[in-house]
Amino acid sequence: MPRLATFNVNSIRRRVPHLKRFLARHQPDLLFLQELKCRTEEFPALELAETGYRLHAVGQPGGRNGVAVLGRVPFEVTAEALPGEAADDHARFVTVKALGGEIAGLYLPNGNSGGEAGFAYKLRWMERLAAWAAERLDHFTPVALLGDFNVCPTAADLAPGALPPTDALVRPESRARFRALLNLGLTDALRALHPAEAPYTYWDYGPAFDTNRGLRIDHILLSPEWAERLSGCGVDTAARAEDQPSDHAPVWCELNFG
DNA sequence: ATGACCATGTTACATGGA
Repeated sequence: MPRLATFNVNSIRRRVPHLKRFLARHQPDLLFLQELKCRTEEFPALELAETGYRLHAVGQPGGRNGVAVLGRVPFEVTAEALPGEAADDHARFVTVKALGGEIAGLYLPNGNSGGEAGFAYKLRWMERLAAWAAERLDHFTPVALLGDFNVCPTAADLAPGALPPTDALVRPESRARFRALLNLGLTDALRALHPAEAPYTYWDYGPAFDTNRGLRIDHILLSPEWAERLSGCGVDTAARAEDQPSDHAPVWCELNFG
């Protein structure tokens, strides 16, 4: 029963204890991290060595972005960047071959900074992501996409009034491209198992968590082979309730193999 | 009823985040 998980840590160097506690609570087989906010060589590999997980970090100078994968099952890193734009040096994407398929960990651009050019970058990035997924689905490769998508897919995926309608996380163009991903044949795992609720995965710092004024922006998307085997999915809100937490909570899913 | 964050880089703010 392999478990996959995603966790936007909002600085890995500030969140090592939280990460260790999450690993102990959930023991995911593969965990994808976002917003490392450090260079690759600054990733706290030594502090995490005791967990026994294999680590692969993709950092970036300047304290922005950054993704990583941790595994206790064998995995092979297949890419450290999203194809489709040679000049794109953001550390937002890592892929591995594992569990008989290919799995992407991603940190999608927020799209609220940099004006319309920044928003266009987000939309282009989503189209490149769809191309990456389509290529694998066309070959019937089992695929999972996990990460911080920075999109609330529907109005049910954020607390009323939590964001203005002009925000890049809820703009129709962003939502249309998220739907385009689903229309390739991917299943939104959390939505599939919890259709009536829409568990949030992010709460702003301050009173938002206590009042449950949150957003659902961290997602796990599964190709049909794995969606059929989806046996559990949830949000680890315990991580968000800890001291000095990330503003995101981890999302996990369990696949019923064999 | 009201108020109200955090992280980085660089050094008292600016920027990004969502």
